[in-house]
Amino acid sequence: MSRKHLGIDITTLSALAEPNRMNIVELLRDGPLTVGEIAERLGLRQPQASKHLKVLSDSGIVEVHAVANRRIYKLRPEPFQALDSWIKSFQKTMQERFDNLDDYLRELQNEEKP
Amino acid sequence: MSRKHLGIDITTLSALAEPNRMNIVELLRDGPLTVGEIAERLGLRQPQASKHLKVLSDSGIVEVHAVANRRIYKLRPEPFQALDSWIKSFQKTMQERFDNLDDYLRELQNEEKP
DNA sequence: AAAAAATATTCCTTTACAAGAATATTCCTG
DNA sequence: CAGGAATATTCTTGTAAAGGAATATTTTTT
Repeated sequence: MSRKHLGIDITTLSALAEPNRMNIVELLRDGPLTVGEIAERLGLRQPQASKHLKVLSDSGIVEVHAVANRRIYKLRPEPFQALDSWIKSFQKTMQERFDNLDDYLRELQNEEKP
Repeated sequence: MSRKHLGIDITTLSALAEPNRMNIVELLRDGPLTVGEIAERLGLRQPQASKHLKVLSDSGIVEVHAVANRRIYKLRPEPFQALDSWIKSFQKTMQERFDNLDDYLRELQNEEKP
């Protein structure tokens, strides 16, 4: 009865549920980048880039490495693994209970005639 | 160079990135339910439940079946499949490029001495 | 046909969040 | 050590979204 995955961390989802941040994440797929590069490639102003990166960092999606003047941001695999296993367990359950609509309809019928 | 998954639909994520809606989704894991049951089990007022269900419905996470007086909501597998394949392709890329931090540092070094 | 049940919708208020602009901070270089 | 580069932070403002309360809509029941 291992009730694992009692829900995924919602901050991961809300961090990804913003276009610019999703673009940043997609961009970092190809490797680490500095704030300046991220801002430039995505047509963002530097402050907005920093802010979005902070959100991503706070949610653990991204991590920073300070190198002199610059901050290099790169993806962290953990949140994606967590998301993956959540979805997996999800799909598993959905498959088992494939389409209980009919079952549920019968349940409703029975309620009405006690 | 199949650039599939140029990004997942962000509305899926933002729909899930709200506690009550996530609770609804987790609840529907165990099978279809009416609005009233959903509201009751989650301690929501009926209008709020309906509103959240509308958001979930608009984003394709959920579908409705009208049965007489009631509306039965159930999960749709598609968004989860999409999410799954997005993450999969993501993890694949991340594995390949495992940890190019060092590579990138060298790139930065070379830029500075042209 | 009237009343009741189940659900959706509207209006209002509050809150969260993203963009913009300006400024602060840190580190390198001359 | 002064100036500039890279990044973070603060403040303000506009806007979207969530909750509450009331109401509309549809279908059932009697």
